[in-house]
Amino acid sequence: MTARNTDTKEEIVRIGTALIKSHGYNAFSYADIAEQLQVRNAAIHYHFRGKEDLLSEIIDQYIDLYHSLDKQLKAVGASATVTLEKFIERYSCLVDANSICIIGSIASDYNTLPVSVKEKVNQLVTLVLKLVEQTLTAGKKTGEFMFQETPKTQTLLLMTNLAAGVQLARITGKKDYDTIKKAIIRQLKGS
Amino acid sequence: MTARNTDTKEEIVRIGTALIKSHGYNAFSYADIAEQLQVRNAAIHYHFRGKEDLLSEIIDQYIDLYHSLDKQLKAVGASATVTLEKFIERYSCLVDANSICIIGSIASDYNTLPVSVKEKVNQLVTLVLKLVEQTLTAGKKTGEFMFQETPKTQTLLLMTNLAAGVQLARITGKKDYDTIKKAIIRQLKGS
DNA sequence: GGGATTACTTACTAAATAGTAAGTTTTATT
DNA sequence: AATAAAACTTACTATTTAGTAAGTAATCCC
Repeated sequence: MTARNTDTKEEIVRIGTALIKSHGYNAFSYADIAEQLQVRNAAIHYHFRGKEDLLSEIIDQYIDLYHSLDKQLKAVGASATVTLEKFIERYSCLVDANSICIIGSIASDYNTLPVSVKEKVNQLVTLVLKLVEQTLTAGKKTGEFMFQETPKTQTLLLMTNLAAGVQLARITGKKDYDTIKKAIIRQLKGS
Repeated sequence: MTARNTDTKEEIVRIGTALIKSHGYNAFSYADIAEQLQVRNAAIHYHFRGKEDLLSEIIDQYIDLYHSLDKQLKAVGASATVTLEKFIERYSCLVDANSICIIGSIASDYNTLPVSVKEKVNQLVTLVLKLVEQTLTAGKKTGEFMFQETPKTQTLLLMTNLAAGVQLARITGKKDYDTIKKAIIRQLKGS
């Protein structure tokens, strides 16, 4: 053998994540990852016993990502506006990549997952909702945002607009997503 | 053989539809339908050459369903409020059945579908958006609804709230869906 | 009532998928 | 330098999946 790759595990997670967001969890196999990574099927099994273990790790990394994103934005004292912009930007990127958000993708396959993974998905969703709610609450306090609903309700409305907006964009095109995005911002910034 | 079933084809469509909404398109096989229907695998192939043909028929039936639903509601002169209520009710039922809307489910697997099916999905989505927009426009005219956005934008916001609301309910529970549903109605009915 | 058609079944195949066991090479440890 | 551990590969198995070909029973048509 020529050279051994120390970050094969990370690559597997990266490719697996991309496949879930572009094709769906139940639409890819270890063979797809193996082909892209130029390794044998068994190499994936070495790092992750089964597909569900890989999914579990992927969700864990998303939880970590949102934790550090939050930490970082708080560290630099980012405003609610900037924080929300960064958040929305993530969804806009998904549209450009012809992908959907991982939570929306997993929601479709949710009933095929073991309880342990379902619980982790719940943790991730709860975390994201909490962070967005904090941002909306903070933004209302500073006068950056205005809305009538409770922060929790406004968070649910915002999140569902974005998540399904990305899904819709796949089918009807980017324009619909952009319309949704602008409306969200317009409404929060006050009419 | 004992007796032949004249509506096997309809049953296949019914079970296939249910499977897509509960487990996702790429998570079920002909064997799952065959087992539920108590027929052999080849019987499904007799009615639908392949899985994509079945999906195509399922989407066709949804298009027909929305056309006749629209026709029927217009025939009885249903108000915009009643029309929208009927529409929202469909989503509430999905939540109770631990299912998601077929469009949301297919959106996850969208990139694995042949172009012919993608086009049909587009037709279905376009139809639903059109019908909801008509309802919102009519409701605004009669004073039943009030909203600042254009009917098209308001339709996109409403639809994404519902579609992703159903998906979210699967993960975090029905309460979040109910919150979204109430907020949608409250906002349309004017604050 | 004979032939065609419909709606299947039985029986098979080819490929994909998930997974394991055992061996090999590289790197790290002492 | 020897040993252990890490990161694989080769080679295999069992199951699922998609699909086909040929046959059969019931019903339709004239």
